[in-house]
Amino acid sequence: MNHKRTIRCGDLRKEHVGKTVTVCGWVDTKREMGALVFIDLRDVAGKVQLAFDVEKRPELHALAKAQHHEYVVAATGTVRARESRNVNARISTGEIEIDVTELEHLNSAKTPAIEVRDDLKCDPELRLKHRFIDLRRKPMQRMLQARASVIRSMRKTLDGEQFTEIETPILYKRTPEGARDFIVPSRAYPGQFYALPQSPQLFKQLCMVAGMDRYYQIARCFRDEDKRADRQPEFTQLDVEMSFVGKEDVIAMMERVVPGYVRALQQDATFKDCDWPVLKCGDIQTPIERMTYETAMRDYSIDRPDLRSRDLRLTELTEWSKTCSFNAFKTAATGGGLVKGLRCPGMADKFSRGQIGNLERDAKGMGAAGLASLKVAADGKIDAAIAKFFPEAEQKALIAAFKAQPGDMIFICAHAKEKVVHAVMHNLRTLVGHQLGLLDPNKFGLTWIVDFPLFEYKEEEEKLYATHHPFTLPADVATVAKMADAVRGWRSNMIAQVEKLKKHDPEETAIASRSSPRLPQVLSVIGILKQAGFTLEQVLGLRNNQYDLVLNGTEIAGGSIRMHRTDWQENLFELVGITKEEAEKKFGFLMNALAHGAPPHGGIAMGIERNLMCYMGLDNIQDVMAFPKSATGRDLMIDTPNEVEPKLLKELGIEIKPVA
RNA sequence: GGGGGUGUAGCUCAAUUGGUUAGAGUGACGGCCUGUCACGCCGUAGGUUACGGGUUCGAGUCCCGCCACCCUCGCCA
Repeated sequence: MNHKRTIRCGDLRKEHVGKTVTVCGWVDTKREMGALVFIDLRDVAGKVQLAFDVEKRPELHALAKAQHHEYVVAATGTVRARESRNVNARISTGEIEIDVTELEHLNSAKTPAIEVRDDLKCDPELRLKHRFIDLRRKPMQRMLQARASVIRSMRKTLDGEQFTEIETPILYKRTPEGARDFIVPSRAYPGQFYALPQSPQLFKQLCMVAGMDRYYQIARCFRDEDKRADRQPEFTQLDVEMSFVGKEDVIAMMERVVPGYVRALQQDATFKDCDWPVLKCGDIQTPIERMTYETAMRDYSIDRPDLRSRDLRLTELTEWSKTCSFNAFKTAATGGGLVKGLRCPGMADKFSRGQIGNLERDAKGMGAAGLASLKVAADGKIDAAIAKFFPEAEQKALIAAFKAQPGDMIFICAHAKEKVVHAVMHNLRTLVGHQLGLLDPNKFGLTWIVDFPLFEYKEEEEKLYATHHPFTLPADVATVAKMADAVRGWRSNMIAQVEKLKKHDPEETAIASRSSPRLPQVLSVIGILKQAGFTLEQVLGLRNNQYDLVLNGTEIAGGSIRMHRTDWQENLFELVGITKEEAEKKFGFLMNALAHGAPPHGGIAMGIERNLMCYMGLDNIQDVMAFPKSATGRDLMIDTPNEVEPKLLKELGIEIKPVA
């Protein structure tokens, strides 16, 4: 290359008129007019028009004619103002052009499979296959720059608050809980495997134990689950952990990070031509709103409500249903279930028979027996297929419960399983929100969700699970300790009884069976707690120190204060049924670390891609990553995963068999 | 793993009820053109209708299988 670039194509302006410049880039379009040739030369900053005149410089004119789409050239020439009738108002360099005096052909190019144009519409497969061409497009380049800008701002904020960026291992260890791990065979230890981390959770806690005080990392995470529009096998988190802090400190820290990168995007001149929602939303107001998990579930039936449709709140009818005349509602309510409804203001005529049919079908798909739909007629009476099941007084009560007006539409769902009702109502609320035009992509509804339940109860298994993860600090450590003690007490008592029996009747106890009348009955943790005087409500009423940040119905960050004492940690393991042996095997290194003077600590992790999607108004995660995989987890450009040489497999002691 | 959608020229799409030689736009290539800017005009090339079977006198179209991509449920913090 003989020419040294002096300025980027897209940076040229009127003020450069008269200057001699050298630009480099790709031939975007070429227009031949016989004696005149124009080339739009493109680089990362934009496009500029190169002009060639056969009468002035015939050889250059010929060389220009020989350039084609996506050829790479360097051009030196004088910047000149265009005559007013030739100004192109649609591009930022449209007031000038370069009168080229030297042109260097740097490389040729095959005709690309996809066009390099902003509004490209084509098969997504082609974009992934030819990603390096796709990334030449301005929207893609701006996206990559925005991503960099957001990360730069995150680093800037945290670097200014005495955080240390620390890298944690990619070759990690398989964890049976949670998502499926990607595993990596070890050559040095045939038959043994590393796993890629689902997140650096335990390592960042170890950093705190190590006394690093404040850690962050732009961390790659790996999860081998089926993909979705908002999911990829590898993705990036801003991972943060802090020592000697409580919930408020972590939240306050994030309330500096989030407005920081939103402002960074808004102030960056690179993005002034972009039409991302984030550029129009103004400053993020702090403190960010907070909502308890209970409120979110009560009003929105989801722990990540979309606040843009916050006026569409759900109404619970469970108590009322217990005594109502409609059996479907009554049995659900009295059977420990849930009855909830949604009032859609003024929408009585907005749903076609077919749409209501679709809603019912969706509801049934989620396990509901049906979805009741009621119109409030002009006379204030209920106009619905199920109206006949309700006497007039009950109809009035229903309308009062919803504060319904004539012309409103009401949907009600009842089911013995709360989960089903929540799923149906959340789905419905999203749909109605769309129909009412409330889900404006240019608006941002940001809220913290706090006071999550400590446990989730899976009835089928009679088992408790930690809601967030088992390292989250309970809000009420003392009660958890009492519960754990009860379980431990019961267990040691049982062991003692069995030992006693063994002495008398070794044969019978060898068959440790539930049915033996002489053996103590094996109880679930919940069973034990009930026996010890704790109610299920009490157990499920326990809260933790988790906090999620929710943006427009998407969880964009989540974290918690952790347990820093082994006894607290052991108590929790006890209640979620993780035995000492299991805990030792899976998290032994953490337990050991906690036992060596772990400071109180907590943190948060924020999904970079999900943030970008929300702020840029995109709905596919592939559009905010440089080199994403397909929805089936393949990289279509480099074509992986693929087979490896038999020799390598042999070295690893691996033999490939058909998957069962 | 289940369900749905898509697959025709390099790209975006069309092709009537199963019926002649599978068309158009765009891009590519060649020619003409002194102010274009998605330039315009003229011409040329370009097809294993994803792939494999089947039904039929005849299949882009119907049936079965299979592959890829996208969406979705399950799964997933």
